[in-house]
Amino acid sequence: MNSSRPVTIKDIARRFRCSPSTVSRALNDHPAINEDTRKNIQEYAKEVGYQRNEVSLSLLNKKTASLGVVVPTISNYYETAVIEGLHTVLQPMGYTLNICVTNESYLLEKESLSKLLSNRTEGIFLSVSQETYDAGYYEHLENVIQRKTPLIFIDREYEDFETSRATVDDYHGAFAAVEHLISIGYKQIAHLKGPNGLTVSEQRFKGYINCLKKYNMPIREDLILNTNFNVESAILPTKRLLELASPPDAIFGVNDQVAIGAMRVAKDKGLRIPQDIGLVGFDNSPISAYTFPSLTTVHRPGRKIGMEASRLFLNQLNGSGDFAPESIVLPSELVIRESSLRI
Amino acid sequence: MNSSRPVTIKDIARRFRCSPSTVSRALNDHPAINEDTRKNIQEYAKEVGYQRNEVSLSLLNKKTASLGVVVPTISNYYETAVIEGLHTVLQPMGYTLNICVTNESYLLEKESLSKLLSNRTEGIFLSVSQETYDAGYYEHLENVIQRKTPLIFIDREYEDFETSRATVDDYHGAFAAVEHLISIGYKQIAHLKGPNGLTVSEQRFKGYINCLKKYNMPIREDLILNTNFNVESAILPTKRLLELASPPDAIFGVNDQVAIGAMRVAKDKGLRIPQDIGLVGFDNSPISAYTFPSLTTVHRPGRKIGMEASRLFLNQLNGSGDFAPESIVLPSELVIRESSLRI
DNA sequence: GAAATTTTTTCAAACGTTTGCATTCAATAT
DNA sequence: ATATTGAATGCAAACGTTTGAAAAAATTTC
Repeated sequence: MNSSRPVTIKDIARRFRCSPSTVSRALNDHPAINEDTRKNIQEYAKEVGYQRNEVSLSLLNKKTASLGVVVPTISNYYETAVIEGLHTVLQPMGYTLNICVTNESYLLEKESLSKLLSNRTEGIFLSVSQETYDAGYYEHLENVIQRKTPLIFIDREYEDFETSRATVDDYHGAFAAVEHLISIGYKQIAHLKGPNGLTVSEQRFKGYINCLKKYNMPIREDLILNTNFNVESAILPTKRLLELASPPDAIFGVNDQVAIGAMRVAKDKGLRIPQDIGLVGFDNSPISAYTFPSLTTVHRPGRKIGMEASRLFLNQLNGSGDFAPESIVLPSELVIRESSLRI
Repeated sequence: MNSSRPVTIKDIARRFRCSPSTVSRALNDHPAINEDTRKNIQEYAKEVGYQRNEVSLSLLNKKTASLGVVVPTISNYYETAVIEGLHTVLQPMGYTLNICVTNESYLLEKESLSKLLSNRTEGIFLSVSQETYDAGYYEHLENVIQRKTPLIFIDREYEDFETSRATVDDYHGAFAAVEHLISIGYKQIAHLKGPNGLTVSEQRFKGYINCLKKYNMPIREDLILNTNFNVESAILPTKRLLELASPPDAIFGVNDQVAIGAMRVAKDKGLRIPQDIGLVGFDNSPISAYTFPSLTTVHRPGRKIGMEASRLFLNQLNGSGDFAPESIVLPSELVIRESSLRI
């Protein structure tokens, strides 16, 4: 018994000894269908659990109502916030989100994009992987462009493409964070930087550097160490910082995770925060408000980025032929909490 | 210029004055194709960026290689870990994951499932929404079962269905957590419970209660308060606990977020952890190892759950007609850290 | 050089649905 | 009785691909 085979329009047509067209029209409330016919067919369809095969419709209409979201990871708060933002706007419009995680791998990114194109995804939201960024490859993207599939960059971007992009103003966020530390009176401000090469890392780094310069503060190479965005990766660098002959009196972490790692190490050393050492993170993740002391950070509007990116996509979709890519840069906002409020 | 229309097999056929079948076979390295023809066609296809239309293939083969993942939220560590686990196993097999977020809403869950079925998804991983759970509706699930689309429950489950399910042993995890607190010498153990009705909440609650019973400790209703899984929701209940005439000397939080919220409130009150009050969470989220003090918690293997769920799906798919649903219960594991180690 | 064989290509159907146009049939108008 | 209308339904093509079977072309054999 093949009760598992989904019932089709043809099955219903056979049952009513009519043509598939009639069934189709009846189900879609077409006016030129006899009222009785319509009712009977609709009732029967419901009874047997008929469900339109969207695959065939996709083929016919060349519309799949599915969108690709290609991200390096989904295990950070920010990324999930972005996805939620996309969801909020696009799910109600009937779009389905195909989430592809690249794990920072170029190959996976390439395969994911190729798959999405094959599946005739109608748009792609992309935050390029670190490997892609490092290698500077972009061939796999040419492909997307050539297809005229709307491509929206999120946060991590290529300068070379004529595409829309939604990013957070990392530079000014970082600048504000460091400026705040300076205004409080911290003199030796270290930076736990993100991986080299990524826009996010570099912009925040630039904000840090330029702010120091603006206030004529010395830039000490030994106070700049790399981390990998997660808590663990902050432990060793922080230890090294605190063991310096002339240790920093404040640390600006590339994100909250890193700052929380630093907080932990500082506390283990018996340092008081913010008296002995000031701390600032980036992201304004939910936990940052509840660490002890609470963490000064820079709010990064992930949900909004997702919603804005959706808007950019919709603009491009509905735009007339001569489409002009838009760049949205959302401001980031300093959130001052206890970890930097030395009185 | 319609350079945006994807190149089809027919286009290539026209170019080579041959039939679509020939092109198809050439592209698929069919043996019965002339070597030169094959090479020419493959070269040309590459040149013009031909990409197989998987939609048409889906229709033809009734295989979509796409799977649905329906979850209440993606903004917790655990959920994303599960998705990562699914990804790890299923992406390399060529499956695409359609992630649907229900926001704990029955209606969204119903619509998501219906959409997935319409799109002929080959399997569905479901963690039911709280509303669905509360209402006890299951009609939307009947539909999935009837279609014989493999349905795998994750964590939150219905007892009434003949489906596979992958869950964590919340009961014994909670039991072990409370037993640990007792063994340290804590006498008045409070519980910040999750929302009523959810398996996860109730199982942990049951573990808490039964452990207290086993050790003949009084069960105080005033030490059991509800939270909503997130940090904020723990603040007020914890305050209330600590203002009791006879306050608890330990708190078992339904998850790490809640425990971290409690930690914050306790510290604000000037309580020392673990000397004045012991704390235990649940999840073993990355941050829990780096709070100060670090948080004793129960490891919940999200990634593994995702991978096991994938296995259950594949079993059902490849299984012969008479499929027997499997239930996997992964053990949770107590991770003892500083927040409960009163000496 | 014709027959037999092998290689290569084409035909046609199929997947499920929609839709413009043609057709049927009954009812109304002349 | 016939032409005219209108309502209801059917036909056929289309979307892009694969595949068994048939046909055509090229090669080998005698």
